[in-house]
Amino acid sequence: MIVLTAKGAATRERIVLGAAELIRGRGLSVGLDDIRGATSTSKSQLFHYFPDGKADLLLAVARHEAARVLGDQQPHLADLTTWEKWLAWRDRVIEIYDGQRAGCPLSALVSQLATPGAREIITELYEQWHRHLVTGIDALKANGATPAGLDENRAATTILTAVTGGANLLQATGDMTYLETALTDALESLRN
Amino acid sequence: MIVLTAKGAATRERIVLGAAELIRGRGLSVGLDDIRGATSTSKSQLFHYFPDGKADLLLAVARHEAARVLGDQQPHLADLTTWEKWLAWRDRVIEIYDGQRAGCPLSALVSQLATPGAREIITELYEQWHRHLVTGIDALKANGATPAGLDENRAATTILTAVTGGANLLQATGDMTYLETALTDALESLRN
DNA sequence: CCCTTCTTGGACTGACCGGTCCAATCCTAC
DNA sequence: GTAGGATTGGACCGGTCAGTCCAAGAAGGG
Repeated sequence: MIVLTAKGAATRERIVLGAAELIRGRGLSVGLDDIRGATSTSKSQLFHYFPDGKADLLLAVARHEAARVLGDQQPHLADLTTWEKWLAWRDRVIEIYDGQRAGCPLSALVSQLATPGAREIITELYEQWHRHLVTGIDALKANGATPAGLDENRAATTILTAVTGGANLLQATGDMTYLETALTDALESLRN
Repeated sequence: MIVLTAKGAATRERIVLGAAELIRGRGLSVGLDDIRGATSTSKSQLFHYFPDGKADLLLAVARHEAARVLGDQQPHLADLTTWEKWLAWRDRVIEIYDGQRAGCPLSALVSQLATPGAREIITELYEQWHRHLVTGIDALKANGATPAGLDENRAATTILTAVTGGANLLQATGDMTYLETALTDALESLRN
């Protein structure tokens, strides 16, 4: 990595943020010139801060967007200690995906980036997400109101799958029902 | 649509099959020249049988692949009349996705085709799939062994979401656990 | 004040790729 | 067998786009 001054770091960040927003809106089909235009930079800057070119830049965008996915769910995701808070989180998740019907920006990035680096970012995202859910289920368990013999790992996996599957189906069909129903049903297993 | 002789229809099908296989293996990044090479055709043939060019061809491939998705699940999907058959279907689904870790070819197509036509194919696929599941749940209901008050539409939605979410996570992370766990858990709601 | 390093501008290149075109060939109906 | 349409081959075009290059600003330490 090249040594960055404060100014350079700011430019780099401006590029990532601008590119992320552009990709969020138009998916693939964004070229370096689009990014250049949207961020008021020049070609040489793009390659100065991302020496490996577009793949490098997209990877940085993916990292940024992965952090956003979890960040958007806060503070709920970090505090799933009561059933009511689980419901609030569910509502927040539904709200997020309802708002960004265009689709999770990561899906476009992932399909475009077949590199191992991209997969690593995604895997890490899902593992963190899963860990948050497990932590929340454990908290619920400690509070006592969960069914006997509940496996927090299995339950977290099912819940996470419901979210991603629902988001997937929402993006493909434009229908929110899948996400709402599947997520609500998945949470039901925590209750009883 | 242009009038087709038997020969022409065969060529057209050869193109679709070849393109589908190519895309299944290499995702996006397949060009017309790749398809031309893989199917022993010429540029003019591609545009003869698909006058609107690549988009047209990809749409045909998407239709073909959508049919494949359901076809691969037969005969199980059309005969979900007992709990054992549901389990057999589940195993078949897991087997299918385990075998094609590269990912559902439709995901690549969908992200590349933002056209309304593509969305229609996908929506139709999921609606058919959902209908099959509802029919199966109704059969189970008729056989008596389902929990009281089971809503077959909700249950089918949850099951379908588990499958697509699991497939999604499998493709992104390479981990089968999500699909296995989420689908098994979703089916559990039919039982009791 | 100068020298070095970071930073920026933007013209240019070369490859790739979708799409066009025309001519050659095959097939079939009459 | 011949005319007309279907089918095929492949050269060619033009746009797009990632990536290169060089030279000209800031910035700041000595």
